[in-house]
Amino acid sequence: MRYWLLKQEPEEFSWHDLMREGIALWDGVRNYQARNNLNAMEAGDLAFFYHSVSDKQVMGVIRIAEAAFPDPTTDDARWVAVRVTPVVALNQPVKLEQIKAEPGLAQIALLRQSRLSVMPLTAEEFGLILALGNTPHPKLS
DNA sequence: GCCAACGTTGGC
DNA sequence: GCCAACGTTGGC
Repeated sequence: MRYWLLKQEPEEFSWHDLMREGIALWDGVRNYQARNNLNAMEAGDLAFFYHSVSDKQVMGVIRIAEAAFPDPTTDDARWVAVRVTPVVALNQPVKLEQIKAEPGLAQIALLRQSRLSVMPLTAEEFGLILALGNTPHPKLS
C-alpha cells in the first residue's frame, strides 16, 4: 500500500466532478516523472486529490481503482492512465498555506517541485494531511 | 553532448 | 501579470 497526491486544476476536472462521476480516468499526463509514478501505483493505493492554481487545497481522499494502462487520449505508447474513485471528502480542505506551515510536510514534492502533478507521499505525510483536514484515516473508518 | 532559446506549469 | 523552475527542442 502506497500513498500519492494527484494534482489537477479544478476548472479542468474537480473533486466535485469525480464525486458526480463516481469513477474516472486520470489521463493526459505528459511528464516522465509523473508517468513513472502512475506506473508505480497499485489498485487499492490511496491518494489525495489536490486543486491547483485557482484553489490550492487538498479536497479529499481517492483510491486507485485500476493500475496503469495505456492512456486512451493518445496513440503514443509512452503514456499511461489510471482509474480513480473517491473515498471521502476531507472534513476541512487543507490549504497549501497550511501544508507549507507544517514542518513535517516540508519535504513533499508539492512544495519542492511545484510542477509535478503525480507524486508519492510517505505514510507519515499522508497522516499529517489527514489530521490537518480533521479526517480519520479511511482504513480505520 | 552541450547549451541557448523557448514553452509550460503553478505559485504569488 | 510576473517569475521561478523545469522540460523540450534544435543548432552546433
